[in-house]
Amino acid sequence: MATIRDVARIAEVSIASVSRFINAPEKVRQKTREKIRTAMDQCGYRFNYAAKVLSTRRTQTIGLVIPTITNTVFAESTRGLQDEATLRGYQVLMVNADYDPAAEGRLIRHLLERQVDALVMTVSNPMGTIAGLADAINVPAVFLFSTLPDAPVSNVGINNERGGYDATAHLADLGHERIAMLAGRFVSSDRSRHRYEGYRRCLEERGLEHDPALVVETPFGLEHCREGVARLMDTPNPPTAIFASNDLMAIGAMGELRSFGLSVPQDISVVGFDDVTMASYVAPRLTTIRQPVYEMGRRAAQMAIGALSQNNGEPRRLILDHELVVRESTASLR
Amino acid sequence: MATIRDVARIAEVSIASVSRFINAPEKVRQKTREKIRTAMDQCGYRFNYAAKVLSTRRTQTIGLVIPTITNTVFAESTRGLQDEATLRGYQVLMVNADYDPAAEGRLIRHLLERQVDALVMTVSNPMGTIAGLADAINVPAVFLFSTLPDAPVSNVGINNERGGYDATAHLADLGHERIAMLAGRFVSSDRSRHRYEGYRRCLEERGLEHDPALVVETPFGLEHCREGVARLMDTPNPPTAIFASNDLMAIGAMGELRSFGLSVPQDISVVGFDDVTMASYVAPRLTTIRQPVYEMGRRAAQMAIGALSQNNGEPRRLILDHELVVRESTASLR
DNA sequence: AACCTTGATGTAACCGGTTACACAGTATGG
DNA sequence: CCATACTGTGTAACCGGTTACATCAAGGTT
Repeated sequence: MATIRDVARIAEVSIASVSRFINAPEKVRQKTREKIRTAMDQCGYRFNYAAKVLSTRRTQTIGLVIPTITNTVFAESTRGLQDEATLRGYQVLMVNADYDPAAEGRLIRHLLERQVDALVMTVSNPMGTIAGLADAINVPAVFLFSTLPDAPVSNVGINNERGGYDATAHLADLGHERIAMLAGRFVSSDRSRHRYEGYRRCLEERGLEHDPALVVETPFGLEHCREGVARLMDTPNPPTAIFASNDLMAIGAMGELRSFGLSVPQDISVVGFDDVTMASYVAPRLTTIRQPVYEMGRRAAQMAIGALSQNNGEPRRLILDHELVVRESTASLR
Repeated sequence: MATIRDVARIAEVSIASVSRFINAPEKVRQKTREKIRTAMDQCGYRFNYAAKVLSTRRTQTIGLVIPTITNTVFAESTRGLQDEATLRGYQVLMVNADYDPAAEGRLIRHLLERQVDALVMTVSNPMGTIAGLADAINVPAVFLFSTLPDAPVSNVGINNERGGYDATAHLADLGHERIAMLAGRFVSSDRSRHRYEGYRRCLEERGLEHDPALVVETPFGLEHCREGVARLMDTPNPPTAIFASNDLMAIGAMGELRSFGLSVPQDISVVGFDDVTMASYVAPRLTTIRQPVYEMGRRAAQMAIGALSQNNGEPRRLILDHELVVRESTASLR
C-alpha cells in the first residue's frame, strides 16, 4: 500500500507538500499539485485515516449510542444528527445497545477508545451512566431523548412526564376511566418511566383509580406486545383505553387487539408516543404524542460540536415542545 | 492523556509488557499484571485504537453500506450482520447512502480510508459499483440483498426476479387482471428493477396485458407513496391490485388507498416485499414475499470474514429461498 | 543596494501502539 | 553436569500521517 512517502518520491517533492496537497491544496503551487496528482494515480495512493487520527488526536467523529435500530424513531433522530454533523464536517459512529445497560457501558468505552470527539447517547438511565462513567468520559457528552433538569451534562429532548400526562389526559377527556399503560421496561428506559409518572399524575388529578393490574411492563419491540396485551385483556375488568410507551408498541398492541376480536377505536382506544412516520399510515391512523425527533437529532449534534469548539464546559439543556396529534385510534366511550 | 509509556514507567516494566498485558494477559506474570493494573488505574490510562490500527493495519471492522436506516429491513439485516460479526470479534461501521449512487461511491472510499477489513454493501447498482470502483476496493467485498449470477464479487440475497414473479402470480391466481406495480426507482435499486422484471415475465406468461400506465416509479420512502398511488388510481381504468417494491411502500400505499375511500382487500389487493416485522401487525395484515433478512446479514458477515482468513479470492454466491406469505391484504375479485 | 515581506517547500520529530529479536533465568532430561 | 527448552521481559524499529520551524526565492520598498 502506497504512502505519502511513495507519492513524494515519485513526484519529487517532500512529504509535507503531499500532506498539504491533501488537506489544503491552495497552499501548494499549481505545478506541484499536478505532479502530486499524477504520482498518486500512478501508485494508487490511499489515505490512511488512522495515521491522521494518531497524529492530530482528532477524529471529527461523534459517537452515537442508541437503544435499537429497529425502532424508526431512532433512525429519524439519527438522520437529523447525521445531517447536521455532515454539514459541520463531522461523521457519526453509531452503535446500538439493545436496551441493555451493561452493553451501554461497554459501547461507550469502546467509542472512547476509538477517539470520538464527542458522545451523543440515548441510554436506559442517564443518571446511572453519569454516576458510573463520569471519570471515563473525557469528551463533551449530550443525552438525547432524555431531559435531566438537574444533571451536569447537556441534554436535549421533550418533557416526557408531561407527554405521558397529555396522552392520558386525552383519553380521560374522551370519558375513559379504565386507562391502561403498556410500558417499555422502566429499567431499560427512563423515558418510559417518566411517561408513566405523567400517566400516574393525570390519573390522580382526575380522581381516577390507579389499578396496578392496568400497568404492564414489557421489553421494547413489536414482538413483545402480545403477552402484554394478553395480560391486560384477559382480566375480569379490562381497560377501555391503552397508552403505549411508544408508537411501535402502540402499533403492536393494535395488531394484538384485533386478534382478540376488538376494534380500535370502537371497542378500545390506543395512544402512542413519538409520532414515527408509520403512525399516520397504519389503520386506524394512530393518535400519538409527537416528538420533533429530527430536530432533536440536529440539536444534539449542534450541542456536541458547539461544546467542542467553545470549550466552555457549561452543560446546555434543551426541552423542545411535544404535541398531541389526534387521529383515528382514539374515540369517546359509546 | 496517558500512554502505555506512562503506564510502563509507573509500573516499572517495559512498554512491551504493557502491550502484552492488554492483548494477551496470560503472557505476563501474575505479579507484573498487578503492577500494570494499578499503574493504569493511577494514571487513568485509555487505549488508543488509532495507534493499534496504524501499527497492525487491521481494524477488525466490517464496513457496511445500506440505502437507508428508515426502512427496517436494513435494520433487521444489520442486526444479523452485527450479531455474527460480534461473535467473531469484528465490529461494524455502518453508513447510509440515501439511495444516492454518488453518495455510495463517496462512502465506500470513506470506509476504505478508515481501513475497514471488508465491505458489505447494498447499493443502487452493484455492477456499476464494481465497474467504477474495482481498482479502489482492495478488501473482500460482499453485496447484500442483490444476487449477481455473473459477477466476480461475492453476494448474498434472494432471487428478486422470481420474488417479483411470485408476488404477481399470487395476484393473477386470485383473478386479478389489472395488476399495477408501485416500484422504487430502478436507478436507485437493482432489486426493484429485478422485481419488476419478474412482474413483467409473469404478466407475459399469463397472457395479461402490460399497461405502462400501471407501473409507477417513485423514490423510496413512505412519504413518496401518495403521488404514486394517485397516479395509479386517478385513471379511467384503475388497477384492482398493486404489487409494491417493498413492505414500506405497500403500507404507505394502503394508507393512501384508504384516503381514496378504498378498502384493502375488498376493493383492491396489495402485496409487499420483504416481510418486515411490521407487516404482520398492520391492518390488514400484509401479504408479502418474505426474505430471510436476518440470516442474509449473518451470511454476509460470514462470507466477508471468511474471505479475510482464507484469502482464496474466489467469490461466493448465495441465493437463499424467499417465500410468499399470504395474509389479509389480498383477496379474489368480487 | 540593502532590507523586508510573502509564498512555497523541505527536514525531522512526533502521535501511541505492535512486534521481531535478544537475552536472562529457570526447568527438564540425559 | 551440561545441553536444551521454555518463560518472561526489554529494546528499538516501525506503522503513515501532521506540523513547527528552517530555508530559499521572488517581489516590493526605501
